Amino acid sequence: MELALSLGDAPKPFSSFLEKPQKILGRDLGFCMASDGGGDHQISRSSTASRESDSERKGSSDPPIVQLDLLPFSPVPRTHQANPSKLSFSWLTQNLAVAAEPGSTNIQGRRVEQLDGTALSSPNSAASSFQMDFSIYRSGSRSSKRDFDANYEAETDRGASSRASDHEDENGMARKKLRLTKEQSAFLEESFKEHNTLNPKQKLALAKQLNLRPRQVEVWFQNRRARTKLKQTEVDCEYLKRCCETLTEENRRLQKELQELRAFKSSQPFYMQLPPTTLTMCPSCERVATTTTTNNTPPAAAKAAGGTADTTLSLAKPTKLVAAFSPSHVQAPQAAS
DNA sequence: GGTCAGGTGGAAGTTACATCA
DNA sequence: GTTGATGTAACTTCCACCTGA
Repeated sequence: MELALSLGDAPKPFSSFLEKPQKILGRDLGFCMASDGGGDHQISRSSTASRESDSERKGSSDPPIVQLDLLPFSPVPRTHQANPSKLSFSWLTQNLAVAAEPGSTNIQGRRVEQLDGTALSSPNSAASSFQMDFSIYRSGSRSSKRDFDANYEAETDRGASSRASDHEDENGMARKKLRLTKEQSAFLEESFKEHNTLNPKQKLALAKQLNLRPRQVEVWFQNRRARTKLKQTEVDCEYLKRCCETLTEENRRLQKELQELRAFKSSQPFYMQLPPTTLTMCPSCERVATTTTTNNTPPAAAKAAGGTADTTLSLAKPTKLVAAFSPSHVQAPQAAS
């Protein structure tokens, strides 16, 4: 898979970025992930019924702060090439009739070709059709759920296409890792694009269509979500790093500016006997305001000394610190004299 | 209504395997 | 042929939530 990262053109303020937990699982994500408000737990901690509503909620989201585009390297199935924007999901649209059409290019059609050995897309294609018997291998607290999958195995007629791993040991306990075909992966990707979580019905339909076990589909979605989150974390990390660098540079510049001001003050002892001045940032207009205890007039004094406070300050910070000495924040020179 | 046990799905972390340089 | 890195399928554990008794 090839990754292409793209950052949003107009990112939200840094503060809002930090305030909101990153929601990485959006309805329109999958290939294009966006982070905005909401939290993972709000998504994950819900029942099956509410999960469906979650996926609907995800539809309405704010513009992304940081956007990660995951471009699938896998070739798109032929139907997708013909009409890339239109994919037919039987579990979404109930258009299984199209899927079963002879010569059709849906996943199952491709699978049949693969089983015939005429259109293997990769050396792993055969391995991907392995159907392992996990009835012994699997054990644990999820027995009922796994029984469900096992029952599904029994119900679906895959005897012909299922075969045990060539590398299984005598006990059949080896964990044979199969690789999904490009078509299967692409189809799962498209499904993930639609819904990054699956309800049982969707899982079953998808498994049936891809000729996989529901457990495999479930695992694939789990891993896909994990990969999505990991990539998004990397993007977030990069973004925060750049923010940190920017703030560090800003801090360095302000420190330098402060030193210059102090030097200027000490070089003008007569005119610059200023009372303690506090620079405060107005949170609404982002302008710096001064609070002085007396009515001294530093700008006028500075001008009289041959320079202007405005020009001096604007060398370093033209917008904010100049405002601190702008006429709206200090008294007129005449008033002082 | 409150409690508890069982079931379920997801996240996080890990393991194991396949592939490739 | 061997080896280390990498990607990823599959697993384990834990947690939160839901449901029925």
